[in-house]
Amino acid sequence: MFQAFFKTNSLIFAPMNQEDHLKKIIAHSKEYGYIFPSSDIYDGLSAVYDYGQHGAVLKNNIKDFWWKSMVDMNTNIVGIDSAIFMHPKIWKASGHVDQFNDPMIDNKDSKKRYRVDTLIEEKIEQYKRKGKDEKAAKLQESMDALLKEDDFVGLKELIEEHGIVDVFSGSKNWTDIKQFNLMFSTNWGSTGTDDELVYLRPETAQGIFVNYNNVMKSGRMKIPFGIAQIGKAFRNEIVARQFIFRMREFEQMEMQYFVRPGEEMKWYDHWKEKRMKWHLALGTPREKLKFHDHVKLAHYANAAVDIEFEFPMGFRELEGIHSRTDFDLTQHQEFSGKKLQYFDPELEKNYVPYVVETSIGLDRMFLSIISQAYQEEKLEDGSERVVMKIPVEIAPVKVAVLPLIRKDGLPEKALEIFDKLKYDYSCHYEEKDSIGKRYRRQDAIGTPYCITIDHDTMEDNTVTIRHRDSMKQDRVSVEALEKEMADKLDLKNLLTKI
RNA sequence: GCGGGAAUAGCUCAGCGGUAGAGCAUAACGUUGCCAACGUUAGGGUCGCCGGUUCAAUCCCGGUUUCCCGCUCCA
Repeated sequence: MFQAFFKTNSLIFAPMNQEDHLKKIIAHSKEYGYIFPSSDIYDGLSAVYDYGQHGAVLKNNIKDFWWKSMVDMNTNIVGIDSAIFMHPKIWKASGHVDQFNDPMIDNKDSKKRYRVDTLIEEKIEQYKRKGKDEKAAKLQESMDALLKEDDFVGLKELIEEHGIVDVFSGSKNWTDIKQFNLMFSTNWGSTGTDDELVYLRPETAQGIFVNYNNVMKSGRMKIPFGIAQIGKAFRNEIVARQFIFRMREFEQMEMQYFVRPGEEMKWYDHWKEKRMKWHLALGTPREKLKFHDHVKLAHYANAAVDIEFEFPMGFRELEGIHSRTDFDLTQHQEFSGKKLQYFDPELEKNYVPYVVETSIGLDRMFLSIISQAYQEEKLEDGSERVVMKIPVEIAPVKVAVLPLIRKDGLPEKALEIFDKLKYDYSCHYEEKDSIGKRYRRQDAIGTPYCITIDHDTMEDNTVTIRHRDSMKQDRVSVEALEKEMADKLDLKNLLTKI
């Protein structure tokens, strides 16, 4: 009877350039409660964002999908939740303290950035070449003293005094010396003295490594086995931009897989494939994803690959799969003085396991989902709609229950249905405004199904299910509704694809 | 960090040296009842912040903060 009202929509995508695309996603995210700038009423805080009422749920749903696929789907992987604060020695052992703490200086004309110590050392070499050994020794001595004191003003004076020039621009136009610290630090204890500094973790992985013994023993783990973790990490980025792509406070989903030395490449390939399947299960087209092998490897790795996703600003790293060797456990063994080994009954010997890591940025995953989901459609009748085609199983609002009109007992009937569904799904109930307006509002949020209660419902106890993506409608009985929703919204639909 | 651009209502934006506007959104009432209906009404802005010029600054000038773009950096 109501077929006449429905036009088949022809889903033509309005062309969008990339810059506009990201801007629109940012605006839409704010307008519909996905992501807000942090501290908004105080003009925001650079590179920090808050997740709103729908964003928080979507984020939780992504976490849930990851956790289930990594932990629950594997008999030999467990999950932990380690603290953000960790013993300062951990960051010495991992290499984070020493490798990313050098004072830097920029030349204003060439725009080149230098490590202060290497810049001065070049001058020392220059003096030596010219036979001015005494001058060279004196400069070395001054530099060492100032570096030890972290005296940046003194170091800059030293650079000026010796007339050090930039090799590119020949200019002596230097900025002040700055120290770029990767890690945020905070004061431990209430007195706030310097010797009580602790760091906010720059990666969650170390929380797994330092718990290796605890988990292995308490869980009676047999190699190969994995430890997974989802948690916040903090990095002082030099340039932190592009919305939630690079934030100072962000969340990682990591799994460290402990393997027999020599078998790491087998597992590296295994996880490479598994993780790609995970992304494909969410419906991301294969051409929007690509593997990118690292040519230059980090100090701890013997193989590394990124899964890159085509974000609105181009292909960028979304997830990394790294073969980390035994570097981390060996380092912690040395620094802690505790054995971090495994007795392999087959080989009848002890060894430090090798590690294959999968590490995905949760916020980047979130951005990948909403940037794919956001679509502007031109419909056949000439009107437009904005719809968030989020994979239905992880959509923040699953079902909207809508009485066609606000009288004749329809709202009461609709609330009855809402009360049936609310235990299993996040549901919305709405009775304000015309039905069309309510459908469009749900489209903008990304609600996959709208259940509409009309006058026929009162007669024969059937309702319509309106589909977000196609805008088509089905009619089902209220009795069949719960099963219908369960079939469509079950996370199992995704998990079985991996 | 450097260079460029921007900042006005919840969102998108217009405007002007003389006490602030539109569309959408929000709320109320009426009408309607399956794809962003209509009418009436209401709420919402010290025009990012600080200073200067001026009789008068949202507008001009300087600084500052935040955001965007490019460069630089990036485990």
